[in-house]
Amino acid sequence: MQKEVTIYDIARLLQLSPATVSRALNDHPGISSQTKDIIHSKANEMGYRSNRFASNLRRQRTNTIGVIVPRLDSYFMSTVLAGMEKVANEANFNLIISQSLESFRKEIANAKTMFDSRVDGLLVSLASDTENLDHFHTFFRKNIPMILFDRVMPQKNCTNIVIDNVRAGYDATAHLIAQGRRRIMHVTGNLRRNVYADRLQGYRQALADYGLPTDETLLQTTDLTRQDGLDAADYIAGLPSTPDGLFVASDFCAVSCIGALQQKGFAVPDDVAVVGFNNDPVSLVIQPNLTTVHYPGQEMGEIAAQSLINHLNGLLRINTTNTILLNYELIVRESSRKR
Amino acid sequence: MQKEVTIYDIARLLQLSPATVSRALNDHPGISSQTKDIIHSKANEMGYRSNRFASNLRRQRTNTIGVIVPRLDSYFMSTVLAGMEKVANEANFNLIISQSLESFRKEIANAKTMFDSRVDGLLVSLASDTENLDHFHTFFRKNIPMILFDRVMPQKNCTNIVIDNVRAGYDATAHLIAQGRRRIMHVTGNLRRNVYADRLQGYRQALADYGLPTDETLLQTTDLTRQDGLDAADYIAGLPSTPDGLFVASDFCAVSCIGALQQKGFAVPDDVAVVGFNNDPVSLVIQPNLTTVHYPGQEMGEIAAQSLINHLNGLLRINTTNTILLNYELIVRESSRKR
DNA sequence: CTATAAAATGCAACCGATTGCATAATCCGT
DNA sequence: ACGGATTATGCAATCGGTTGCATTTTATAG
Repeated sequence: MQKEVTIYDIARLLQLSPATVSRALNDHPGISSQTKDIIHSKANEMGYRSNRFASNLRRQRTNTIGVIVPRLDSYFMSTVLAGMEKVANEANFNLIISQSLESFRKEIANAKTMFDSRVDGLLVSLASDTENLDHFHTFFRKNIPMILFDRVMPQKNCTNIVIDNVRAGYDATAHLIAQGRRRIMHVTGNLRRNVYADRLQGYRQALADYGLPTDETLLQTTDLTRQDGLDAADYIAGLPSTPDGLFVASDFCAVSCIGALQQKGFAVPDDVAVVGFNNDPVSLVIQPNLTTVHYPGQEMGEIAAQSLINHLNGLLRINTTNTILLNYELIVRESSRKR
Repeated sequence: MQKEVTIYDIARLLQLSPATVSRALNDHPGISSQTKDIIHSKANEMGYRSNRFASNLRRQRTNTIGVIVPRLDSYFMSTVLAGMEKVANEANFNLIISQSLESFRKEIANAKTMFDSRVDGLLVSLASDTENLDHFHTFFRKNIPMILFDRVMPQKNCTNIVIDNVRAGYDATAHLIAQGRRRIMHVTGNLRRNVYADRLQGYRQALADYGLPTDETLLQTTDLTRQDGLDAADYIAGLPSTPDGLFVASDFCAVSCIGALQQKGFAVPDDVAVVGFNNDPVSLVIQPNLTTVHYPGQEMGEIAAQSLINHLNGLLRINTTNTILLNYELIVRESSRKR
């Protein structure tokens, strides 16, 4: 194992001090651009790599961002992470990613690990049964910035990045109404999570605005799993009066529900028009293709990471409580279209 | 920001030297167990956290493992990563995860980032169009261990962790044959990748063993995307003689193909019996449920991470070229069952 | 051609844990 | 009680950048 090149090596060869080399490599204003050029080219030539640990040790900074997400295995999350990774790489930050698997307990454990790893900041999307943010108090106390995205919770000094789920839920429902549907069922997730509570609110608002009655038997709160989709189909089949519209807060669940409904002899969209959420590729696998709400994952990831990094670099303060809203888009496909 | 507790603080309070404290915390044999107890409890009481950067700097080790995968958004990969994370956490290692998005170029860039981050070891699953391992030569030269999993490539001093894809492909095909199918089509991925080449080999072997002819028009090499599934359905519909069996090397592609086939009026499994691969949850979304090969993701992740960590800790040498084979399981569901 | 300001560079003390070697404390048998 | 072996602890250098302050060099003005 050949030894690494250090700034001392460069300094020696160039008859300069390590301090000058360090400053040149960090683009310090007090170094003449001429000297900088010489040092940079020499460093390149020698294959110099900065030792992050020496640097971190001295600056008391890790240049590492912790990311905690419920799961990695959704198309949405994968695009979010791709966006974060892109921004982080460019800014010379590292990402430590962990999944809570929708468990509050595991999220707490992940937070502790992140804390012990001394991440400079945190990007979090909450597990479905997370009740509070107490497990992040250690971070707040140390002034370690944290940004919540997608699955958020209001918190002082903590930016939230989301889409307007109320409006999205409203649009999805209004679209079904515009297709002539009058009995619209809604399958939602854990209402502790803003994303589901908000979509529900939008759903209710749309019904109200169009003068449709609210029927609590048409609301199902589930975990949005495949099984929940099947159960929803059973439930629908057992209702005395079948709903003619269905708004499911997740594509995967919607798709499995459609499959089960078709098994039972219901026609989609003729008997039941269906709208999902997320624009997961699975929405294109089912026949008929699923109408859904596109969620800007990559963009969300990029913005979250960039905001955090800007804050860490002192370019932008995020400590004022604020919310960043991204645009979504209702994508109409055959599963809900009037024929 | 209150300052951190260091071993010097502990040493001062206990009237010991920092060296003793350091050794005690690392369970060094030269420290009496009595002293160790005192130091440990004091460290706990004071909320001491080891500074990884000081430690890394001194030991010239990062306790960080780099992971490069094609994509994060598959159920399989998510379980692999959950397994790796579990093991890494327990062993006090950090994971840096990045996705190549199936691109050779991006994989090269990822490798460079990992190198600059000075990971202690690497866990890699190759992108579909990766042609060689030249981009990892910097690691080999520095003796940084690397383990390939799932999408592997033979390489001196580099453990491979896989399932027996030849046998799995054989079993999938033999199962179709056992259901009375005689014209079996195979949709595969990039044959540069062992997983696809091996499954193909198994497919061919099974045909040969059961005395069925090999028909090259029944072999489609694709990228296994949703679109490829649709195209395969078109292709099948256009064939003069329809195949009665179909083995697709990925569940997602298989499912989209089934949907398209059904659209075209083919019955599954009666006209075409279908087998997928991976046991992705999507295999349960489609009607009929998809027969598939279960892939032990969590286990693969755990074993890969554990092997690497053991090697790094000097407990086990992996530098002899070897391969670890995990068990798979053919899961028979309705999409292929004789009625 | 000085005097003074401004720009460029160097000095040396950190950051916190690790570890080879030296030293001190303890134990043992006789 | 004593020499020698064993065990426990301390000393001090080291890892490689960073940064406040001092010093040198260069530029500008008078």
